Amino acid sequence: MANFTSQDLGKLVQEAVDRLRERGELTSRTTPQVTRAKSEEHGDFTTNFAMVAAKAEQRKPRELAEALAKELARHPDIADVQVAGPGFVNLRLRPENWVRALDLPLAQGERFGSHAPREEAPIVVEFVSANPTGPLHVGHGRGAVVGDALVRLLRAAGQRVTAEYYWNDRGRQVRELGRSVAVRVRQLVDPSTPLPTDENWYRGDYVCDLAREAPASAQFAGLAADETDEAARLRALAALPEDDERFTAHGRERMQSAILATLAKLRVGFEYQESERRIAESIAGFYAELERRGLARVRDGALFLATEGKEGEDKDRVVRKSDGEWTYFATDLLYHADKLRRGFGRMINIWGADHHGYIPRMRAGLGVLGHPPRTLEVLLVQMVNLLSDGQPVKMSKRSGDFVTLDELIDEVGVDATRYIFLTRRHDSQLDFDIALAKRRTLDNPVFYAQYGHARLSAILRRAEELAGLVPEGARDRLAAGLGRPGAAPIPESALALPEEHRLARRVLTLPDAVLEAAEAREPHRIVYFVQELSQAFQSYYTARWKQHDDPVLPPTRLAREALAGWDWERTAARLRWIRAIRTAVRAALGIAGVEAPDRMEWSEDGDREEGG
RNA sequence: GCGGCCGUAGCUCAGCUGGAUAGAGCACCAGACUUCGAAUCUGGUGGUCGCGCGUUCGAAUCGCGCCGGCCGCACCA
Repeated sequence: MANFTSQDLGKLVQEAVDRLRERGELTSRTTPQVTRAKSEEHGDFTTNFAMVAAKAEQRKPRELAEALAKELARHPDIADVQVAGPGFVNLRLRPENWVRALDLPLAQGERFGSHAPREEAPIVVEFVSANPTGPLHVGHGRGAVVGDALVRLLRAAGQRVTAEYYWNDRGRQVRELGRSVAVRVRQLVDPSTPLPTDENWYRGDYVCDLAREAPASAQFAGLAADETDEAARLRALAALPEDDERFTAHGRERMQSAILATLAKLRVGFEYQESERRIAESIAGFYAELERRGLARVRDGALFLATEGKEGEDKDRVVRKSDGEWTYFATDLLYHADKLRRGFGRMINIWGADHHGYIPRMRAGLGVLGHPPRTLEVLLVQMVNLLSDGQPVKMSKRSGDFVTLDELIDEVGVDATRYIFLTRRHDSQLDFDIALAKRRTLDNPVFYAQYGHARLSAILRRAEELAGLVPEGARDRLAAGLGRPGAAPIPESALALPEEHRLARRVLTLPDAVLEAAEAREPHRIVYFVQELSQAFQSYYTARWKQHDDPVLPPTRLAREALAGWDWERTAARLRWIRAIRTAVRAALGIAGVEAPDRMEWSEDGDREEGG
């Protein structure tokens, strides 16, 4: 039981229960659940075993609790067992256990919190999957970050995961993009070219950029008689029909690479990209087979999939329209069937909340194919409200320009963008205050977390500097605290304060937190872990120095002779503990995909020297 | 109308696979520094967990009903 996770304690309690059973003091088969105590008074861990088992045992909960407590009290790592309330058994470990267990994060480094690979079928997480018809906007950004952080989190929990992007690179929307590019090309040749009067075309500025780039595109190679005459090439393009497929191909390919570039900047990548066009190649045979098996039927010239009555669906769904074109649903369902064919045991999709009505249809479709509908999980990501100092930022869609994800990242930075997107559960609306995210003050959570890490690093840096200035014995202790090989070990008792034990215990909750967050598919919990750990440390640190005049390291103002009376053993223990805290912060930020800087840059206006 | 999500402190939200006195940040009020990173920290004010009924030893958490808000109900994607 080296790591003192809830699982470790669960085993310990299970063993105690087994012993009671062998002795005939218990007869039922209830498995004890062990959780971390919410309140300090309740110790470190608690189990409700007695209350849960009381019915089967036909005994009073308190009586069972007493018996279990007596058995648990024999364990050498357990300092105290209390029976409380209606029958809780509260366990408290010896504080030295927490101190010793810090060896785990210190040995694992940034892998701390991660678990060994599990023998389970891999999971596919599909996210973003925005149409390649325009730049990503802020809402896509949230889906991207939540999806990417979930992938990292599931991997930390020991799952095999593939991140996928599905390109809707076929159908009306991309054709509209091609047509819009064609219109803009004509306009370049003749500014009086009328703009379309319908609502379907894409009027954003980026389409004008696509038009300007079009003549140089490989799509149109060989079109003009004289390839070196740019104006001639442009005229040749303008003479093409609006629906020329090359406009579509050009726009689509440019947008795909632009989207991937934006995501790469956000540290979001994919192992696999699927294309709707590729899926569509095998679609006729796929649905012909379903038709043969009576799972799809032609009615009024369209082909319907027999989804009625499954997953709450009240009607059959069209997969091939009466004009012969396959619907989006038809290809999407085939894509999901293909995911299962490729061996995934579970599919997680991240969708915008406005797509929730599509979930039953998709699941019903899987059901028709004979797959368990619930292998598909959908995380609905709610909308993002962009604010600046609390005031709404206008996101006009009518004119076609809106705040793009690129602009947001350039404005506040990758770390702030990722972090803020992870400060809320995916299914609640999120206010993103751009001004706040840029601010270098404590009310900015990103800054707070990164500052906390920089501060931990600064202490360790200072300890290294100090090692060159102190006598031999002190140097060995500093070396031990910094984890240098060869230094004499640090006794556990050297880290003695209750708040130090409390923080050590908190550090060691990360493996549990990772498992629970992964299970719940809630990456935001990792950000909360960072926030709480940082806060606990900052509180400790200021109080030690300001209120107790008990700093971790001797202040620079101390004279050289005062260093002789310094308690270097205690300093060594604290340095080791600080390294463990820093490791946990780094590891957690790593799961969030946020950088853990070793130092913060000074801002122009917040400089310490100027401020006094 | 049918279905989904949401309703927790003045504001923004955690907590929701039932657990022992409901938490955080911001805001507001009152404090702590001649700095190992004060770019920090401490304390206080503040809540009928939308309302009602039920299940349970125990409900913010589960179920049902109502109220209020958002969203979806395509041979669009």
